[in-house]
Amino acid sequence: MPRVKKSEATRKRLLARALVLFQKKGVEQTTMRDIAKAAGLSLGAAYYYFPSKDALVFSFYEDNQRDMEELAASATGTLRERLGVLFHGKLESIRPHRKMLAAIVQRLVDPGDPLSAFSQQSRQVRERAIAVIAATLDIADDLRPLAAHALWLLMLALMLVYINDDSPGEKRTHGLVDDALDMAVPMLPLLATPMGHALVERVTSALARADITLT
Amino acid sequence: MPRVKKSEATRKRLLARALVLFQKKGVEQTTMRDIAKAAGLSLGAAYYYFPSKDALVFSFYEDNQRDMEELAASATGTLRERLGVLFHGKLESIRPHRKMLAAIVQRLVDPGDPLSAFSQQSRQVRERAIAVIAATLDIADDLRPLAAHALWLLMLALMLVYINDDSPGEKRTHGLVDDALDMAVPMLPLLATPMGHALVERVTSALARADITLT
DNA sequence: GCTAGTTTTTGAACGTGTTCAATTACCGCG
DNA sequence: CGCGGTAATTGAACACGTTCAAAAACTAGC
Repeated sequence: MPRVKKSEATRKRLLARALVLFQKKGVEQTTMRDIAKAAGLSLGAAYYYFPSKDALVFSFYEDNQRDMEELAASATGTLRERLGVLFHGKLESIRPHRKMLAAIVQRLVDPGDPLSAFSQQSRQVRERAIAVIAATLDIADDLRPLAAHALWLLMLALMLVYINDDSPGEKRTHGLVDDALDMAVPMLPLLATPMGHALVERVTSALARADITLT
Repeated sequence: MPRVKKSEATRKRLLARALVLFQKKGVEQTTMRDIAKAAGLSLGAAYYYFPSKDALVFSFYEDNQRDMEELAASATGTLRERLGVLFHGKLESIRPHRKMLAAIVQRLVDPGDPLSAFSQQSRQVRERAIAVIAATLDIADDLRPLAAHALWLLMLALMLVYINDDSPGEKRTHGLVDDALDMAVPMLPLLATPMGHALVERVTSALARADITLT
């Protein structure tokens, strides 16, 4: 087996074992030593493949984001229906790994140092998540960035609620998804009114003055 | 010196030394060993007074929250002016300790385990911060919880922006404070219209169905 | 002043994330 | 097939947050 393939297989095995342990014991209670052992590697080898424990957690989320992109691409129906598919699907996809969400959300909102590779990676995944939402929105181009960012923040908030949702089938959070989308989606056409445009322009320029650009 | 006074003085000295070091080196680069040494104590003694490094960080924020309560009590003028005093004052008060903000914000949004003392402490501080904003708002009782929570989320977002603001006098973030309040405050009276009341009722009941109560 | 009880202090030790020099294994080329 | 170069692997060691048993210090009551 050529090296590239073997190393890729090893990396995948490591991640897979980590996910099983994170699911079983939680991220904090799972040690890198546990993970290396479960993958049949030494501790140092685990660090050869992933620079940190946090990188393992985040790698899962990057993969999950890819799944969301496919899900969004295949969703059909009204905007409300497509957003519903996306939001509910996101929660379902993450369900077995809810214990990792706290760590993930914290990473996503971490202001970090803008120059660090660490932060740039987070930003990249964040931007891709926002791009998926933006691609789902069929509204005017100038309105889309702000609306997509707002919906992404809603998604984050919902994930935070999901973490501690112990209702059967997490129906509380899923119900909140529906309620929130039922409120948010009818507001989107209001953004296309002159007043809506003015509001968006005002928010966007305030952010721009603070050097914050929504792409 | 009676014990209570001496131990209180020791605790204060420890916190003061920690804050100096956090300011100089950042929270992560500052070790508990550094802090203990700077306070003239052993490492174990430092842990006698504060249960964790994080607790030191958070203790500062609790004290800062108390200062905000006094500031809010003394603010006068229009609602916009009072909120401005509160928001700008918050940023100014935290300015020398911006390096600590990332850790603080993460703690404030951490979903944690609802049963843990750790989470309950965070929630308490969060609720006090929200209560200060609520006390500043002169609007109908049924509208106040939601508006206060929204403004508190705005404050959090502004703190995240503040962390990486390298403009002179952090004028970018302060400018954003003014822009944001200039947009938000005129919306508050709109909440008192029948349509506003209906919206607030709808949001509040959606949250209630998800077991989230805004107090 | 002595004693018992409590608080404060200490420093060795532990567990965990991480690092890194050395070794082993692998691959491609001549 | 042998060799050089590179990738993968190892395990000891380090730093840091945290813990805890033992010792020291202090206070109040007799």
